[in-house]
Amino acid sequence: MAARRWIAHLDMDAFYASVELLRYPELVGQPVVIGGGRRHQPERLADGTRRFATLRHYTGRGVVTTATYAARDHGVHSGMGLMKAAARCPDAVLLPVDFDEYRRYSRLFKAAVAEIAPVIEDRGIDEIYIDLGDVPGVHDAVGHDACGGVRAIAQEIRNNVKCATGLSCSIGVTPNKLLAKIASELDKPDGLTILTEADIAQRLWPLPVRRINGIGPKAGAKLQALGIATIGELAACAPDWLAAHFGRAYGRWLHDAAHGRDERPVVTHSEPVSMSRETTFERDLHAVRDRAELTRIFTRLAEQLAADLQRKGYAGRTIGIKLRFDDFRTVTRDLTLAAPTADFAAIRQAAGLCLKRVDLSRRLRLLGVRAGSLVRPASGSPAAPAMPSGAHPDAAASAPELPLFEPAGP
DNA sequence: TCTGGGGTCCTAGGACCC
DNA sequence: TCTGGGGTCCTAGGACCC
Repeated sequence: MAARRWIAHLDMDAFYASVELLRYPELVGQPVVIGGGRRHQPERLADGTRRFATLRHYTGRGVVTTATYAARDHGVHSGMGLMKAAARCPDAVLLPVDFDEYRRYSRLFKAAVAEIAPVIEDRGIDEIYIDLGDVPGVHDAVGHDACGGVRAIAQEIRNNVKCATGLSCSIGVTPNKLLAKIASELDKPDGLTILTEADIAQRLWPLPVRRINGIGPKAGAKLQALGIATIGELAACAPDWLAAHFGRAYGRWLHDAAHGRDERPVVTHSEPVSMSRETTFERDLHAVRDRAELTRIFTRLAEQLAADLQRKGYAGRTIGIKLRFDDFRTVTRDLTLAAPTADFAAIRQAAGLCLKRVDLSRRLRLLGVRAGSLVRPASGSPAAPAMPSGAHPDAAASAPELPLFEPAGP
């Protein structure tokens, strides 16, 4: 029989907020919210202390990216509108997002993990899966603790992360990714949870179904309506019944997930499939009245996307746009080109053609430009004439004149 | 007090080809 | 004149995740 897999999920605790607290230690213990776009940078006063913006007077469309645990105690959480967060916790400190800094700490903590366990799957800036299978000593027992070997290694990883970054993390170690993801949340923050198949009934089944990664708001609500609240109740459902309500593939997956079954490997390398740039306006814009501004924004998004692609060495064969209307309805249009491109003018032209296919009678709140079906162009021969366009603020002038932002609908 | 920005994957219909 | 499958590509939308 094959040795049990040991997969860890490591999740940094309130990552962005914790990085900010390293910078501003006087805020430790206070409710702090990271988010919003416009400048609310702390001010340094003459006496050397800093003055921070609070949520109280915030106006705008930003959302909470991360909140400290003190802010969470007031009912503030990620994804919540900042206006709503302000109503719940007006005295919370508001800090702007500093992705460069978070990415720096992200590299630091991942390097610290890799020193101990190098088989890592990146799941974004603040979390990873780790395959502990080949780490020396992982299958050892320590005294009466059959899991003593894994426990010691997980503890060593936590220590190394703390040492390298000053930040705490939570780790779940289990036989697969699905369980590890759930386990890492069981004792957050600064927790370590080890589960085996033997723990599934006791530790997994009492939890709400939404704790399973892959059951989101829609599936969660549907299960609730069917009278299924916990993972245990889901596990008790007949697979055929689940398939009848959720489709064959998803029904099957729900059943397996509820029983803690998951064979997915830890994937250490993957290529991007798409890249995009999008922006939500400070106020809704209309295709006719705000045509000049919309065109400027549209052009800038295409420029940024072209620059991203060129910097990272990719080209996209499918160019698409995304629009969100004032009623929050979202539409997308895309266009597949004869050859992949990273060229600004080509991207903007294709995006302009996509735009012509949308009824623009409603006001817009968001605009985005996307490149999909990415390839790495053969070295030395770019897929499109390589104009150094990312740096050209007025490169639009060289693009063919397009009748952008005219209402095209009925 | 309406809801960011960056992604992945899946489904489903139509076109088109064999 | 009617009837096929199967496979792939393209497009649009949606669920979900960090």
